[in-house]
Amino acid sequence: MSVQLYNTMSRSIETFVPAKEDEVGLYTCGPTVYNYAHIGNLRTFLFEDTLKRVLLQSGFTVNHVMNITDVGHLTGDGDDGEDKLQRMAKEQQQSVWDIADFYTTAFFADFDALNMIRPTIVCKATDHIEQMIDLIKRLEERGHTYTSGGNVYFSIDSIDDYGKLARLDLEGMQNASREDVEVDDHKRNPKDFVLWFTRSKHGDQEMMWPSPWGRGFPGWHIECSAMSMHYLGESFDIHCGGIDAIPVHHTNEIAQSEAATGKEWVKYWLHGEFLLDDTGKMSKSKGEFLTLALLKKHGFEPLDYRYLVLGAHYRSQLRFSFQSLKMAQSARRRIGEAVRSMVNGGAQRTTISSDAALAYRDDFLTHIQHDLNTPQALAVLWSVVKDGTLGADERYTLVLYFDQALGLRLDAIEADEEIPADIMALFDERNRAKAAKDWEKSDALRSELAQKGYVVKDGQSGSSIEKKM
RNA sequence: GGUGCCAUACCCAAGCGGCUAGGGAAAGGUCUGCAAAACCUUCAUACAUCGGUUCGAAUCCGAUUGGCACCUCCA
Repeated sequence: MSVQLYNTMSRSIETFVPAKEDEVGLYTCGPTVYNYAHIGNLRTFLFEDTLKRVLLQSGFTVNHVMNITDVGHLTGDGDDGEDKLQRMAKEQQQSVWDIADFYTTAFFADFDALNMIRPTIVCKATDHIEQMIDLIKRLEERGHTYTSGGNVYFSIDSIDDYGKLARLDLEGMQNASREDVEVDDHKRNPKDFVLWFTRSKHGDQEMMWPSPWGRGFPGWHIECSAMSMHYLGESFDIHCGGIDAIPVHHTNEIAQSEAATGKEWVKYWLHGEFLLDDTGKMSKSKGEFLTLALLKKHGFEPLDYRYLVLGAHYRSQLRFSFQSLKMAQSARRRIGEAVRSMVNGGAQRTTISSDAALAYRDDFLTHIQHDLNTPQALAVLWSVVKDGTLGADERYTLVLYFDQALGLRLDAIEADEEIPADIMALFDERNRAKAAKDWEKSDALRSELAQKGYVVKDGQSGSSIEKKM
């Protein structure tokens, strides 16, 4: 079986074939660490994690590189805007380096809580200024740059396929269509972009480095090109990001990368759709935004959010609401309960051999490998969980196998612990009251046990007690 | 102005030319002193509207309506 992926470049689903036989070079656009990640950001990382898990499950080795953008770039003010990190640093009265460190740590806390597999290499922009400068030099040597008003620009007219990823209609586009964008008069073509800044209208930045063009800082797009090529080579397999990156960020990355090397840079481009809130797109700039911490405050676990995200295809917009998160939570709990009862029953990992089990496995793989159809994959998981005709060991084994791709930590579910003696004493007392038909006392003891976190279940063959999940 | 995406039951959401999505909620039932849990049953001859193509369309084409995103902050 093979992995099929939707490639934004071709706008179609293609069979994935890596350049090297078994090893995949994967670059995912990382966070800009000037604030907490909101759950919309996290959705994209979850999609990328699912991609990686499916590649691993399909037998590939994945060399995964993710950047940390710790140079702040622009606030939305054109190419001459204030640095986001800088602004936050000012607000918090800390250095930009402290801000970057703090939010990097916070980011990985969320990353781990959502059970995402850490990248092979995490690289900070500020550690790779040299590689960026080298790349700009190469572009300069090949005649793709010009200097104007103190900044080094990439000239999009120096290449003939600018905008191929986004299929931009350069003639029909409005420049500076948003009101908050200022036109930069130093540009020869309005779509040109800055490779290196030496001048900002906000004055000197805390983060500045010497360069052949003067002391300054890199443009927004150069870091991903420089670092991905540094770690994965001048051509590699997959580059991912949010859908918003297509028209500008990835378009410019492709322009400068391919202009520098003369080669095709990336073979497969994958983009995750946005998570929306009631008002439309989530934004950090609006001030208040949804974070994982906020979901926890509402009584949800990070994996509830993971389940919610898996319930929709990564290329569909998903409108977030606490109601749908609640639905995800209920569903995930029931899966957890089912797995726990398998474990309590002594289910063991085994080798899948029955026809029915093999059919389920194939079904799952077919869906998950077909452009990461996680909703359909979940449906297969449910079928297995509910299929009483399958042996317990095979059922359990399948569930764990599916979870390699889904990442719901079903493998961490353990058998119930032994009930402590004092709880057992109360339980026995309650059983005696029940036997004596002293309903009042019996019910009181049941609620007392419930308060202590234990559920009493009255069955046909007597009562049982277990710890509440 | 340009580019792209989407409209499926009470809610979330797959499917992308013929054959069952799935989950949540709800209702009824089994069990029970009562609960809880679990299990069983019910829950669209549906797929925004109108045309067209086809033996056959939610799935393809066209038009219409409504919604969303992007066009130098953004995942």
